[in-house]
Amino acid sequence: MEIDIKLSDFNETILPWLGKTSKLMNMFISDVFHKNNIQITKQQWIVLKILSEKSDGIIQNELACITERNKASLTRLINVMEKNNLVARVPSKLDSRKNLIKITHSGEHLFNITKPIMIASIKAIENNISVDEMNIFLKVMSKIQTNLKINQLN
Amino acid sequence: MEIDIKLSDFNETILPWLGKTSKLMNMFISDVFHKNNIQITKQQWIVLKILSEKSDGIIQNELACITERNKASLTRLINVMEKNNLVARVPSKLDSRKNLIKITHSGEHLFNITKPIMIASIKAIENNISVDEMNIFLKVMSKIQTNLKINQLN
DNA sequence: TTAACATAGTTGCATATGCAACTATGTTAA
DNA sequence: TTAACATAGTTGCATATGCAACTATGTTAA
Repeated sequence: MEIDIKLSDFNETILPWLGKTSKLMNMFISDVFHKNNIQITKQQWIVLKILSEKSDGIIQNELACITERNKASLTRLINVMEKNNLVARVPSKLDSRKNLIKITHSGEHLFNITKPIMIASIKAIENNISVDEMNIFLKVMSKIQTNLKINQLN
Repeated sequence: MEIDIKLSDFNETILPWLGKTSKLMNMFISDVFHKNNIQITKQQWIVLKILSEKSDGIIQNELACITERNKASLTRLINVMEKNNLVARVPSKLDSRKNLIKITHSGEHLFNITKPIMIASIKAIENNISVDEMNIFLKVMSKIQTNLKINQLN
């Protein structure tokens, strides 16, 4: 019985590549914002983007769901963003358990400033990658997510 | 002048896909370990794997470099692992600034237990992905890392 | 020699994150 | 009605992480 059949191939496996690349990407975005004197993280930016498209606000729990984030984690992310005056918690009138998260004017302003920076960053990240490669990349990502969710149920 | 040309396509972009998938993967691995009553994170596991292949130990800074991690971050990762008796800091005799990080017997034991679990997890994650898709996926990842590193210098 | 510089690692301060247990409020079935 | 259950959000405790400033030690050039 040989258990260690394939672990030698670990480095050519999705797991370490995905982790490393994702971390490098976060650092890259963080660096870009830092160089432009913008105090915001990639995670906050994504929330800001979602909220900028929903002027009525989004229930906190729903926002957690959309961003695939634990509700405890979202609570704290919103805490930081609220502290920095990017978003506001508005209690729902229909259900007092719920909070509507809304982007502030200050948040919208910051988001508008970041738009061209983010577009340029995405272009830089996706440089030299063909449309075909991109399509397969997204397809593989989708399959991975499916695999992760299927197995999660067991 | 239209600045917001492409931000509407953000969701079909590498950036959010990579972030989300990576997070889901970390949660998946964390869940697998949890269900097997193994107290270790994906990050710790990778360090354990690297150390298990280097019985002479690795200089702390080098380990940070290999895992593409900030040296401050590595310091704390090693703190946790040392607390849990998975690794040990051994001061270098040649250069007293340096620490050699070595896996402990307890760490080796835990690593051996996790091997089959990790192999099964990787198989689950890579299920339904063809060899061709895998090759392109790795190629794209490699290109992204190159893009990130090139732009980092500016 | 020794001052200037380089390298290794740690610490303060900060964000992001998850699990489990909790509070508060709303809903539903007997 | 009201007890049991469901849902929304927060808090305690934990890990992982980065930047900047720091200490300690080693190296190098005048």
